[in-house]
Amino acid sequence: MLDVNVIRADPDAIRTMLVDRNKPTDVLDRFLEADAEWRMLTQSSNELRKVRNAESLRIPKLPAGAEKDGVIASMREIGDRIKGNEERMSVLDGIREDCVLNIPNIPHASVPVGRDSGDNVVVCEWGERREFGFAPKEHPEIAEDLDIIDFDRAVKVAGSGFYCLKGDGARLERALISYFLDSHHDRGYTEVFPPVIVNKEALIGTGQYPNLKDDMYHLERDDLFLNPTAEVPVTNLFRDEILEKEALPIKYTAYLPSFRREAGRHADTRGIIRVHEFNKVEMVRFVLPETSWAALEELRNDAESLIRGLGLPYRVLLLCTGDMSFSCAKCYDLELYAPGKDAWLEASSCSNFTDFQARRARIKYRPEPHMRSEFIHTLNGSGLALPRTMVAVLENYQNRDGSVTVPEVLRPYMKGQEVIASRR
RNA sequence: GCCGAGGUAGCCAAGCCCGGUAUGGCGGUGGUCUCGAAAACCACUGGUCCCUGACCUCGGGAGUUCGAAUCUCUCCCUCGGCGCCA
Repeated sequence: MLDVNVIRADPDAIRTMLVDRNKPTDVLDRFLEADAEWRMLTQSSNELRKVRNAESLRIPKLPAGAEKDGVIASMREIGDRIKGNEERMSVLDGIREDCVLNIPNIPHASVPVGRDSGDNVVVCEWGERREFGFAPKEHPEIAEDLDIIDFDRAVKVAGSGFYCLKGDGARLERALISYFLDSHHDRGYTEVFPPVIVNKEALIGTGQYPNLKDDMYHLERDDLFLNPTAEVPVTNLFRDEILEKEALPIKYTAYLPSFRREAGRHADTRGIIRVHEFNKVEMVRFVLPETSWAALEELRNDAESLIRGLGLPYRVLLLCTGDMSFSCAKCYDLELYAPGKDAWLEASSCSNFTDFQARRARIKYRPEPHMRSEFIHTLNGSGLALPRTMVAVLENYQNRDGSVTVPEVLRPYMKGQEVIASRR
């Protein structure tokens, strides 16, 4: 959520931003119109209230009689006018609220202007693509041959778009999660394990609601949602709090399943690249405003170090204005190379949300004791998303005989196992 | 799910029965005093705005009233007890 004062001060800048983001601008016009009328009515109501407050103090002092009755009658009329104002204002307020919740964050100056993912900028590429000496298989075949992912039976349990890890597949998943969490721990992150289910307030806080509401699982009876990313429960741990300045920065990491309906998506459904439920380890930072840009680079480095540790080739994209998600001011995507599919797979997004989420979730700090509180800045990054990391590991580490070598860094988590081989 | 107690400013409380427009303490900041500090004392310490001032704010919403933290209804949340339960 943007500061309404920023919108009022320079509506043209907001309009340009919406155009850069490839978004309609009518939301801005509706806001400005409703806001102008709202402000007019606010002033009018304030003046009426001023009269009422003054007269209400006089009333008990007046002797019973015609004058008192007259004042009471005119106060009754003023009360009606205030009520009339307020009815209109609550309509306008609803419009204002709706608009402001639907205006995305302002991109940082360093973000390239572009229309869609085709305009993202490759910042760097790391690692050597391996020479196989045979035709590398795609992950569904590898997994099928090793019997480490069961797609068909998972469909019985939950339907298409779900999968069941099995045997060394399940153990590899657990090893990856542990490796990620331990790495973050060593870099000063505190591990948390928040609720998987979140309420609407939390989703508004981080910006998934309302604009992504159709892509989330909704538990209607309790009006709760399955979290689409751990960013939601972790960031909202501090909703409605004023944090001690000394406590910042706060660095949290969490392993948590994430859920996405992926409504209307049908392409590319094979395998585990796009599924309804997936595991992810997330990093979330709560920082002082002046440190957030440096923190974004650190966060990205934290995520990259995991990939390097696994020895997977990857590249870093700087997302353009048209491809960035709603809440972020700047975002890097980390993409792993999958040789079987010969494709880049997004395994991490690292974003600085500046004060956008903090304003929605009301997370503040006090710059000086008893000075007025200010919004902090929030950031988050995946470190990393499990299924796509799994795909990259399987495809990059596959061997001619169909087995998969376990990356060295994961072996301590798999009781020293070096190879995943078929047990059939 | 049932019963009970609660939700007041950064924190803790009072005010509620009996309606008159936010009371105290803690913490904090500044000042007086001091070589300096402590103590003591004084002032300030929720938000918004078109800032000499005004308005708003007592969990949210609605109602009654000239006027609601206070009365009524409703919803939410927290804590405790009981029930159920992996």
